[in-house]
Amino acid sequence: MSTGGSADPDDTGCHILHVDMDAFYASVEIRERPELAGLPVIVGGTGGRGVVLSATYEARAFGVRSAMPVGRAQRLCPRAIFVPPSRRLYAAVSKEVMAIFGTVTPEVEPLALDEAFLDVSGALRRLGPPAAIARHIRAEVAGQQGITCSVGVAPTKFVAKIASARCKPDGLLVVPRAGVLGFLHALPVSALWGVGERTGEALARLGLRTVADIAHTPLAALQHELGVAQGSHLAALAAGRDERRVTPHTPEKSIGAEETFAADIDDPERIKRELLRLSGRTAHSLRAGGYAARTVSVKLRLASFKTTTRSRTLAYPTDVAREIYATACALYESAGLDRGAALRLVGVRVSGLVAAAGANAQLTLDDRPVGWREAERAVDQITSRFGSSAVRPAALVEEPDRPAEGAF
DNA sequence: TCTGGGGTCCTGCGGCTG
DNA sequence: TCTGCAGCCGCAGGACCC
Repeated sequence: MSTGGSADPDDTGCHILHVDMDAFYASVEIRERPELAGLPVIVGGTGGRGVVLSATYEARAFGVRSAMPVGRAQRLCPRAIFVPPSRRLYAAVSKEVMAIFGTVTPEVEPLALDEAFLDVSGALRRLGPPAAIARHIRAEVAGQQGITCSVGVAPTKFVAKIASARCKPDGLLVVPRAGVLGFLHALPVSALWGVGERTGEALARLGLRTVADIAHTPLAALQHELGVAQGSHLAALAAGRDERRVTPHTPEKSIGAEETFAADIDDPERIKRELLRLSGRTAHSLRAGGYAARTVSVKLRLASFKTTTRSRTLAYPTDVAREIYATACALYESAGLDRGAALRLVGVRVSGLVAAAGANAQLTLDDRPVGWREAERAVDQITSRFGSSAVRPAALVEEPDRPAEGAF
């Protein structure tokens, strides 16, 4: 193992890099507002029901972590400065960072806005050994974007990912092929990809606390406790086996939108209005990606946090908000919720994606042969030019004499 | 402590079909 | 005609990731 400092580390067999931006959202905010540098900055937490999306290391020193409810973060770090997220800005910075990766190799697989796998096998002759490429990337990101990243270098994706996490922030860690098992086996089971709270509890029931414990457990025992797929998955990872390749273009499988209300809602008409809004966002994303979808799902989270999903597969793929909304409403009404049940979240998601160009979508709904797709495409063009508030369904216009529900 | 929003993958069950 | 079976698909829910 090596932190890849001044001396050249042993990077034998290491052609996978995992690059992970450090406290990405918070770092971007500080880049935009340098007066925040060195302060405990927390991104997220607006609207009363938020969680922490990103926190600077100054805030983390107080115990603040991602996904933590903001109320708790506030108590842990009363001096923290809360900043609302600017998702478009983060997406733009992410695009530029990914472009830097693209100058190194075309084999770039983004995992999220702030991290990606790179297979640098084809860049060794041009740019040098993997550790040197990692140093080059870190310098380019810092120089061009003014933010830092950490890089794990390893023979497999999984080990590279753990390595980048273990050298944060602003670090570089190389795990050579010969050092993989020694590196892995000392880690707690929670370090493995796919082990969260529930799986961690299941492993604890078997008395397994470290990756070495898993590696020394019979496969059958793991499969009995966790299921065939997950048991095999964890056994392979614990043995250092990970055959997954870096795949630059992974097609999306579902697209959706969801929203948690500032206060629980029990009025079915208001809930349907939210379904209309979310259907519009989902359809817009579908069209932007050139997709149509066959299956519509709704997600309903009660005030008690119990979550119910309902889905229906359509006869034809669609990218029309009106059709998605009609299906979402039908699913909501047939979900069997108690009358007046208060919801804290609703979501709309579509799956079974196909290319819109090839989709034999049906344009009509309720026997009206109107070109809804064309109408919605026209709205897309207007909103891309004048903003999302320029045009919206009549039912979403906040006016005292607003038309009846269902108007579009 | 009081839990966002975007996703992926897996499991189990029931219905349909050959 | 009936029954059993296997395979596939749709659906619901859960766990997990960033």
